[in-house]
Amino acid sequence: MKPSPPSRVDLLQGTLDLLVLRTLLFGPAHGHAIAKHIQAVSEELLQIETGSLYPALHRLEAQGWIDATWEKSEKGKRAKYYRLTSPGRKHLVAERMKWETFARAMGLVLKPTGEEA
Amino acid sequence: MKPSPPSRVDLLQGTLDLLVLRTLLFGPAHGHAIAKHIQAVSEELLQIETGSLYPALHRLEAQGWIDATWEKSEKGKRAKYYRLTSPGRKHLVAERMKWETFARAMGLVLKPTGEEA
DNA sequence: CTTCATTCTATAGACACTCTACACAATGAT
DNA sequence: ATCATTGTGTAGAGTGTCTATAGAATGAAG
Repeated sequence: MKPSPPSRVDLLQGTLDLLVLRTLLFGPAHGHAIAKHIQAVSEELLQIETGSLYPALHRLEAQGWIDATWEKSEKGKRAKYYRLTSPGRKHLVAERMKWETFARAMGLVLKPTGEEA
Repeated sequence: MKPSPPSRVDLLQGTLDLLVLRTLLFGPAHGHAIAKHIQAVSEELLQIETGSLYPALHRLEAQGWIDATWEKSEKGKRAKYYRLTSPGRKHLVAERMKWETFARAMGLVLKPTGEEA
């Protein structure tokens, strides 16, 4: 029998910003919702810890990729809604491209060639 | 005209071990050769700095995934040849699977769905 | 009305890894 | 001798995720 696939995998450093920005492309959202969306869409493979999430959001805001306003969530709690800025969209495109390139490079190295010892 | 593709991309933290182990699947090699092989196979996209390479090799050796012997390189210089150990092979399989899983998860989140704002 | 679970934001500190920059040794060529 | 090349190595900075902890605000239960 095959080993069961991992139910969770750690984030690689530098990928969280991309995930958050990509999620905000669907529209404004608060931190909690962003984390849950990423977890759901990734089939529970990615789980964003709050200790990573909020620093990341503050980072992105400080750099101007996103901005925030306090509002009320659907559940009636106060929540900070984040939305992509125009520079943020450009940054997302660039980050996405960097990811694709890196993933392709990894694929090139990992690819079996039949020459292995 | 399209923007030219990046000629180099930084390593994501945690991926170097996998690249090194994968390279050693071709057979024993010294540090310098490992770095050059990765760079070549990745079409120059990945460039391994010596300040990353040697700590990584020492790490892998300390954990028993690889072992080393001093020999002479083809160019006649002294060089430390590394080779995969048996546990190292198992570790490579596991690390590779973790990478595939992570890359798949990233793909799921990044994938365009047509619902974006 | 007071307890409790839930939702949501936040920070501190530990930890791990890659990077830049620098240093050094040994060989072969000129 | 001098020099470029090959090859190994370390120090320190920087970055970003993790665990652990805290607390505010709301609605529900008793």
